[in-house]
This record gives sequence, C-alpha cells and structure tokens, in this order.
Amino acid sequence: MEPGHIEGTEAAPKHAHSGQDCRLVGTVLARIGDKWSVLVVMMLADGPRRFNELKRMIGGISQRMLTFTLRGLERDGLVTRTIFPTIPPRVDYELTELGRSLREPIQALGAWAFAHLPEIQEARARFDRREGEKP
Amino acid sequence: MEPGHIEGTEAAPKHAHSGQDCRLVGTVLARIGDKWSVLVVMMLADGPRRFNELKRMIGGISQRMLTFTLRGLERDGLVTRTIFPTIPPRVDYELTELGRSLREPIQALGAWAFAHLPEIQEARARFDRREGEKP
DNA sequence: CAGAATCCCGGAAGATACTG
DNA sequence: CAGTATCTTCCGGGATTCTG
Repeated sequence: MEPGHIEGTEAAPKHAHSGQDCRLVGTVLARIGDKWSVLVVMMLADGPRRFNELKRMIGGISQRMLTFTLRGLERDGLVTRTIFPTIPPRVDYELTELGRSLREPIQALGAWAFAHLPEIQEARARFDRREGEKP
Repeated sequence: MEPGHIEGTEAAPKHAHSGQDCRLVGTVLARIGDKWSVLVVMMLADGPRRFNELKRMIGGISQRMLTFTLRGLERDGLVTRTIFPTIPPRVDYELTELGRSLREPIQALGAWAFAHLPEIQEARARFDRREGEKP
C-alpha cells in the first residue's frame, strides 16, 4: 500500500458505538495524526495553495510524500484539487468545508503542543539525563 | 533509534515563534499523532493501569510497542511509572497533570473523528470508486 | 508479571530521473 | 509546474526467547 492511503472502508459497523468503531475512528485519527497531513492542513488554513507553494512552505517534505499526502486528504474529502489547464499547468489545493471544520480541533492541539513545549522539552532533557548516567 | 523515542531536544529556538518552532512542535505532534500513544492516553484517562491491563485493553499491541510507547510518554512527562516491589512485580502507569491536560484536545479530536466518520467513509468510497473505473 | 534482548521482515519514505 | 515511475534505503514493529 502506498503511504498516505489509509484503510477503513471495508466492514462498516452495524451497531452504534460498537467495538469496531474504534478501529474505524482509528483510521481517521491515523490520517489526522499523520505529521504531514497536519502540516498541510495548517498550511491550507488561510486559503488555497499551489503544489510547489506548499512544498516550499513545509520545507523538508519530498514531492513524493506531498503528493501522497494530498491524495489522502483528497480521498478523505478534506481537500479539493482544482486543475487549471494553463501552460505551465497550475493546481490549487483548498480545504473543503469538512477540512475547515477540522482546523479548530487541530489548532487546539497545535496550541496545546506549543503551550507545553517548554515543559515537554524539560521533561525530555531530564529523562535523557537520568538515562545517560546509568551505565 | 527505538520506536517511541522522538527527537527534539537539540537546538532550542531562540526567537519566539521562529520557523524552527514548527519542527519542535512537530516532534510533539508526532507523539500525539502516534496511534499507540493516543490509545494509551485514552486508556489511562480513568485512572492508573497496570502493564498487562493496558495490553489487554488495547488488544493488538505487542509488549514491545507498549513498552516503547510508555517509555516515550514517560519521557515527555505525560505519564508516571510507579514500581511496587512485590512478588510478582507490579507497575502502575498514570497520567501526570500534563498528561491529563492533553485529554481535552485529544478527546475533541476523537469527537470530531467520530462525528464525521460517515462523511469520511462516504468520501473514501466515492474516491475509490472513481479511482477504480479509470483503467 | 513486567520487562530486556535479539532476530527479522515489509512497508514508509528519500533521491533521482522522466513526462505532459 | 505538477506530477509519475523506479530504485534503494531504513526503521517501525512483530515474534520469540530470556531474566528478576
């Protein structure tokens, strides 16, 4: 399977809130949790962007991964892909309504991460120090 | 590097909100985004749990991954590890205050995923159908 | 019971080159 | 510019075995 493609279409749950839902929700969280997907969604928060524009903004993503990530987001209905048949070709990516509804919880998470960054860094440093003085 | 261990301690950012912050926040989001970490945090939401208890609750995680996941969470200061020197040995894992503060944004995300599950499944099915009828 | 250590494989992802 | 195709590398993570 290619990166960015997440399973979860087969075996729909029959009962509301069955144990199986967990796995399905898991496939959704897998996409949300994906490092690149999150970054792309954040980059698209302010409006449509072009392929290479996104690539530059993110910096550190390969064209391959960006392609797969965008495909995945498109597949999940979070992003639309608009092709302008010009020369040179131009493709715009934009959040759908669903994608926009995701901004809020994602930014809450981002805010949390940003707010507690110092704490976490400190905890990591402390842990690694204790770790290092053992042997 | 072992699974569960996430870099991000080296090269602290000098200016608030510099471009480098993105990468650091990324390391935090990487932990949050981690499938197993999220599940473990959710399992610990209601109070402390033992190792095998967590293993059973999650079901499908290997002892190896559970170990690494818990180590990572401990390293980030999200979870405490308490050893009872009894026979047989017993170890409790519990969310720290920081870990508990994470429950809210995480559950918001979970709620979003659950709420939009049908939409997403539909989008996936539609996408895969169009995909399949091309060749 | 709660891990640590070792082995091993498949898939995720980078680099590069080609195309419409 | 916006991809696709291919090759290769690497490491996430499962299965198993061994301790305290």
